[in-house]
Amino acid sequence: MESVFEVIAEPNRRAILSLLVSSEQSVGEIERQLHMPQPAVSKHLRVLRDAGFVESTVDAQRRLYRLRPGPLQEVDAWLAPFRRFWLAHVDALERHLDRMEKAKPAPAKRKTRKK
Amino acid sequence: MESVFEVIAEPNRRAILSLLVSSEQSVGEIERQLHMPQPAVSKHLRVLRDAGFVESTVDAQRRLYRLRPGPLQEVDAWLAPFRRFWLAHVDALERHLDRMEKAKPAPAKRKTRKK
DNA sequence: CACGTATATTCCAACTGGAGTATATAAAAA
DNA sequence: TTTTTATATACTCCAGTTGGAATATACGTG
Repeated sequence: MESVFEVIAEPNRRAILSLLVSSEQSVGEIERQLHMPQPAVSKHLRVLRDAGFVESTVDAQRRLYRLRPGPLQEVDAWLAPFRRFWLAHVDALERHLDRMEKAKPAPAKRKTRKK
Repeated sequence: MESVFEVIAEPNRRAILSLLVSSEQSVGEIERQLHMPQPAVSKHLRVLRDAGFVESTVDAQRRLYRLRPGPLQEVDAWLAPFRRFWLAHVDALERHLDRMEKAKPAPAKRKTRKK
């Protein structure tokens, strides 16, 4: 699987991660909430664990899976440079809109929304 | 290709995006900087454009590609809930280390590193 | 021990995406 | 117009991934 990006490319795995963000869950709980066959859940969890996205502890027959921060932080880190980029874009857009505002003398304040 | 996550799952595409973060580039420039065959570059750019990651303008024989903010913001948005999660983790870690510090009375300040 | 429950693993078929090579298109240059 | 430069597309091949079904493993309970 190799990279964290490939791991989160799979929709079911993203769903599982989103489930785990609130609290740890057993395989069975995930299975029911996502309406997906148990072997599928186990297989995706395997991938997620190998990549360090989750860890598990044993609770008798069941295993509880919970999130681990590392890999997602990696994604976040990769995103950082782009974040700077699109902030610049938002700025530019705002400056633009500001100029629009100044041109027309304040057309009755309103949440920007065309029709 | 469908989802933004699948698009950025490909390493070469991530490389291209990273290149474009500084400024727009022509296909040839990308080709040279990444040492990858031209058809490959074109194909990946096609995928990136279809998914809205980049846009292009024509400059005689060459096409200049530049970044568009949308899709990456989408990734960022998906990441948001997890960000809250791992911030909690960092906090917990810090509180833990703080307690360690209090326990032992200041062992000669030092960059935490064993050995 | 036998049985039920919870989870993991294996095997297989189908599909998909990427690499490589060749070729098409279009614009500039000679 | 012919040639060269820049980019896009088409085609084939191969590897890896996913889903499904069956099966294996492990634990708990009677």
